[in-house]
Amino acid sequence: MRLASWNVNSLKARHEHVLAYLDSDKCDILLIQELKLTDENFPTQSFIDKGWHVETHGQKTYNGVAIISHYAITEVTRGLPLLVDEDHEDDHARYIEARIDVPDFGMMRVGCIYLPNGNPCPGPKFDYKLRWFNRLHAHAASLLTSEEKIALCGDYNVMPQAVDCYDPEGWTGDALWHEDSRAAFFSLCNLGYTDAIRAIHPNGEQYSYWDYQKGAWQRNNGIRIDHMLLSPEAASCLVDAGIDKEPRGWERPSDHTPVWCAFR
DNA sequence: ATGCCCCCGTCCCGGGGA
Repeated sequence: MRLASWNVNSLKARHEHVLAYLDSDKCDILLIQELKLTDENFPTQSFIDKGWHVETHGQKTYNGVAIISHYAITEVTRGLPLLVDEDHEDDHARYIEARIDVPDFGMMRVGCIYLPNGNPCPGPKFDYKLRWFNRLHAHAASLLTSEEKIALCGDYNVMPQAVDCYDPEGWTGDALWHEDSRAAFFSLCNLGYTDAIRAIHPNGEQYSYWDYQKGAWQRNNGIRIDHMLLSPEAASCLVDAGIDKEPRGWERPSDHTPVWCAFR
């Protein structure tokens, strides 16, 4: 069973790319982020026509996340639970979660994450990022008590380690490399979640994003900010993981490329 | 110090991204 995650940077702009990726038979479940369209405008039928199930949590212009699966998607929830001291809903569409029962594998609960960027830092947007991280932390901790196979995947907008960035010093002061962002990511891992890419590739670069500017792709000036965090029950089934760089080289690509992991 | 590049909206600029 293969699971992939991809920030597509507008599904309208990348619809054909996503269909092509699914056609290439590289995954059974694909989690996509930054759709930038509403549920009404999501091209659901184009995926159903090819035999996929789809659940979306969209928003006009910004954000938006979705789950695309070969197998039926059930127990769908949209948005993260609020913390006890919060009294109003997060109006950003940044999280969708569901249960998927995979034949000959069992059930997996998947969370599709588009974590806030947080720049400029410091500032209200960075505060929002850390608050969002807190919500995710509380929910991730709660999920672990189920002892299910869980995968929390998506664009975390954090480079965890220096090896995850072509020029860490150049990112000084940026919300993606801020010590509070990195601490929040490691705090999630310390709950008992495994960073799938890093588990399979303990050393070396595994970039998932290259800026459109300054020839970043051609120079391989990338960063690793798309992550797949696995509960112990999921991690024990993990057999492989990687970055699929091919779609970043397509015409009019997303600035992110798919990350994937395989289970058995 | 800022923009480079890309996407969106009702749109020829500004906001947001990373």
